[in-house]
Amino acid sequence: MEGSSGGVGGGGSASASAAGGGGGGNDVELLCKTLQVEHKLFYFDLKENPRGRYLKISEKTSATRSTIIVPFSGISWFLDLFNYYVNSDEQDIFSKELQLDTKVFYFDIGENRRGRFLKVSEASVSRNRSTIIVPAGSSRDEGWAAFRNILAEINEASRLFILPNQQSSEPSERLVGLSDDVGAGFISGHSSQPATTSELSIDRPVELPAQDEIGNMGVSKVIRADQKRFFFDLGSNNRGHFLRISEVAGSDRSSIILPLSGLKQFHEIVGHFVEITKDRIEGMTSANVRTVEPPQR
DNA sequence: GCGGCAG
Repeated sequence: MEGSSGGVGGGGSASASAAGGGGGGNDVELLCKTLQVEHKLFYFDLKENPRGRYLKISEKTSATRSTIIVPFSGISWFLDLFNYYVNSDEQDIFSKELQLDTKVFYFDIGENRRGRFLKVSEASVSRNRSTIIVPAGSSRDEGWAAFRNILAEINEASRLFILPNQQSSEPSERLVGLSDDVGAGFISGHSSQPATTSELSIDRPVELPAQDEIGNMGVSKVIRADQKRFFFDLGSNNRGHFLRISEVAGSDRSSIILPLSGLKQFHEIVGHFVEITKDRIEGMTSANVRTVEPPQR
């Protein structure tokens, strides 16, 4: 039972709260999504307060509501783990533990006559354990896949909310954990020093009002792998927004231009190949994710 | 129109 929780309200009415804005605390809603799986309704709220950003995931049933709070830095880990459960075969699926700061999230598979489900529990020192349960879905893992897709959307969109002056105030949200995974440098770029040759006219002013800021924020990333470097730069022109991925080796340079409309699929496909090659990527999940071995018998 | 969790 969850008693009446003061302070932050339920935030149940997703559509009405956007216009009203009268509910709950001061936390700013950056992004809201809902997902229905069977008769359950999942609310995804990316929120921000002075202490940072977080993703609130609520499961609402007719009689039950439970919520987990995922730190901003954990969104990509959740995405990775859901990809794992979606893509793994039933027989070699394991429980996982994800440690983020002082919280531990437990991922466990269960099954009953209603079907298979994934239980995600959040345990922290100060609060009672809270759990959401995601049905696998009637057809092949559709519930988990839909959940994964929402996480992918939020993961992509959340990067666009990172503003240069807010980046320094939230050290926990930087991709420190990922630098160990790739085994190569993962460097945040800055708009003042774009680290790439600014040959392309990406700073061309666009007439769209708010979306214009996205393209000009100078969000840049660099990956070093072997002798190559890969630059990731958001840009925009009169055709729209895009991600430019440039490969630089020696004096050779080539780029691909990926419209943002294809970014999510791109991410999923890359995630697929990360999954099937993860045994060969040393230490990929060693930083935060542990596999819980089943008891021997 | 379910039902799992944890206690």
